[in-house]
Amino acid sequence: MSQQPARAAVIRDVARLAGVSHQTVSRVLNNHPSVREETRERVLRAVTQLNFRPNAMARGLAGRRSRVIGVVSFDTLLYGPAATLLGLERAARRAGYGVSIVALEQLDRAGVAEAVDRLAEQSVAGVVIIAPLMTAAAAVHSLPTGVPAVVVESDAGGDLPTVSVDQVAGARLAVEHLLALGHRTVWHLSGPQGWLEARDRVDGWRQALEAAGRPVPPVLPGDWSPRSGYEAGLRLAGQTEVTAVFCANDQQALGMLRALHERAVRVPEDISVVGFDDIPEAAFLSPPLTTVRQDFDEVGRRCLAALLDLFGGNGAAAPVRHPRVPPSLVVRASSGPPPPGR
Amino acid sequence: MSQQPARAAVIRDVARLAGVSHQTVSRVLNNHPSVREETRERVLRAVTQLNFRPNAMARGLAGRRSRVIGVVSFDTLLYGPAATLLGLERAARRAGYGVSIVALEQLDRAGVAEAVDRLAEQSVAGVVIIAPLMTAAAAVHSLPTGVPAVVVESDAGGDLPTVSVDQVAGARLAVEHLLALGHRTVWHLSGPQGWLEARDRVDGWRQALEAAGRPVPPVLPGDWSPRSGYEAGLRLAGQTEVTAVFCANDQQALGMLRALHERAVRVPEDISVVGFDDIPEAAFLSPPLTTVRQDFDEVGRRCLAALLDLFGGNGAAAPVRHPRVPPSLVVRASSGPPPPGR
DNA sequence: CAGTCGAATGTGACCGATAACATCGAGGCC
DNA sequence: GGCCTCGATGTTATCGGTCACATTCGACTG
Repeated sequence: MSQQPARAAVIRDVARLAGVSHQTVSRVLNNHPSVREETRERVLRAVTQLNFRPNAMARGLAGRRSRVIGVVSFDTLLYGPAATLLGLERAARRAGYGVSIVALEQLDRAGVAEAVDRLAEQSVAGVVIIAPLMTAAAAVHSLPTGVPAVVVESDAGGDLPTVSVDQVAGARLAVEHLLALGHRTVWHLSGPQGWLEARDRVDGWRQALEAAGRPVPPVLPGDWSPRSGYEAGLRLAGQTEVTAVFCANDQQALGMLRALHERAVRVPEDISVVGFDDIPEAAFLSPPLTTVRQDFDEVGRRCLAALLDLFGGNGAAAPVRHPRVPPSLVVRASSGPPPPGR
Repeated sequence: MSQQPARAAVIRDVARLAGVSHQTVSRVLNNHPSVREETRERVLRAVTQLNFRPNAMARGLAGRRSRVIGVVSFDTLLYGPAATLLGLERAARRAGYGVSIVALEQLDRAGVAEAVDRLAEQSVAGVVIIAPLMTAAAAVHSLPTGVPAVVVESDAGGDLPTVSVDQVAGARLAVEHLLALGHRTVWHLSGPQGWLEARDRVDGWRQALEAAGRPVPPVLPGDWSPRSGYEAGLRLAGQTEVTAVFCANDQQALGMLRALHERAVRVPEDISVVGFDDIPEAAFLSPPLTTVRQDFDEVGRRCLAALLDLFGGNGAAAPVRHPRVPPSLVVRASSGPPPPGR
């Protein structure tokens, strides 16, 4: 047995051992067609024997492309962004790509631009921007570098490919479900100003009500936090005309459930509550929460597909607006028919 | 005005514009001391003018080191891992490092080894392994590559530097707080088998009770989920001798609070509940949750520091066991003195 | 049977940076 | 003044791959 080599094996070591040129080894590594089967096997054997790993930097330098994509994300402690990141990583891994992340401290134009810059410096092949605030969407317009980019949850008229869940449709699903149960109208606890998802969910809610010719109650302002749901819940508990509430996310719905319970308002007998996201906890709340599920894995997959598309030549050719991912309603125990009297 | 260059500027373009050799540009970029002040400024001006960004791959290839660290993580949808990742990214960014992630689908020996391999292929400078299960801790022993590595939350006797929060101390804080309030003993709803944190919190809980000479009730088994907290809560609500419960994480505590509320057990008047983690929701539960806060940012910072230490030469020299990060108790409304009768 | 084609393989340049060594003056010392 | 040192800069090799082109050789064509 020879001693463990001090340095990792390189392509020329493999070539020597297999008795071929380094270029032939390169061909085998890249699945080039014109290599004899026997030669390919000999090379692969040498690769295994030396435990050879191609050096990504040399590869990227020579080929002017890397196998890493960059992700710019904001507030990865929230369920949505975290789940999207996870889905993206999974898809990228399957496609043989690595994932490099930059978390934004704050979502302004300079922040996004700087984050993309930082990733460009790492020579990523492309970037995905998960930055669902309007200010960030604006920043995306003026991306400095020539890096292929895909944006999640932003339809702010950018010229970049966009992947997003159809928030409007999701909100309509929730409202239509409640109307179908017999509720006269549905109240809405919204997400914070400035978030695209929040705006779209308000739109969908309003559209569904107007389409059914129902009165549109004033929007209750929330900020994604359970506390804002709790506070809104305390207020609603006093209003006897309220029979159904659509919360812009599950955490707010969680706070609302607690508030209603505290005030002895029964869910769903007195008031129905519907959330948005289907966080892991949703099924275990009391009562289990009816909510709108977003397929974040699918979002991740589509981001990667869009990016690979971009790599495949048509740089500025077709700024395809990809179809939005359809959300789905998950009916659990927190929604039901309105109380008989109302 | 000249046209925007088709390709990004490289170091020789800068050299030409500044009227120096490319090596001098390199010296300026790397803050080499022996460059005349005037020359340095001229180069920097050219860098700005051409919007030059050094190519990370060329840099890494030539210097045999990259400015990217890899992170292997598991279940980034849980608060702890997500927060640690975020803290690490922040620290890395400040130190001029990028962060590349690989999420594990399942935590076995092969998975961890493969993830590290994948990162090694990306030529990362080092890796941080956030894999707080015992099986993963075992895998860490047999890391294939010669990559500098740091492990989070694992003390399984590996020869790798380890960063972790002192879970035992955290659990003791919680229990001692409850005992100081006058409780005779404290029950414990644990995390899932196989998790190092879960084991350590059980240990700390038991130690605190034994140190005070109190009876040690049987451990209630949980799995981090709110449901397991809910179910345990329903069971405890029937047992009048229980006055205080220490839950191994906040989600379980959340489920328990709900169960107790349903059964008309008042918190903290009848039963005190303490959690672990201090998730963002903890302060907004009803009642606001007393819990043990972990400083995940600090964990991230220390991981990076340990890694930079490793880069700084002493590869296998000193497998320093870094001091554990101290947790802190956050007292809120969910804990109080036991009911008078007991 | 010479000429052509294409599959299989080899040779050398090149990607864009850093490392190692060379060079060239200016100043200090004996 | 010659020699040495050291600061400032330039020249060339090098990292580990891929790309473009050259070469070889057997098969097919007219």
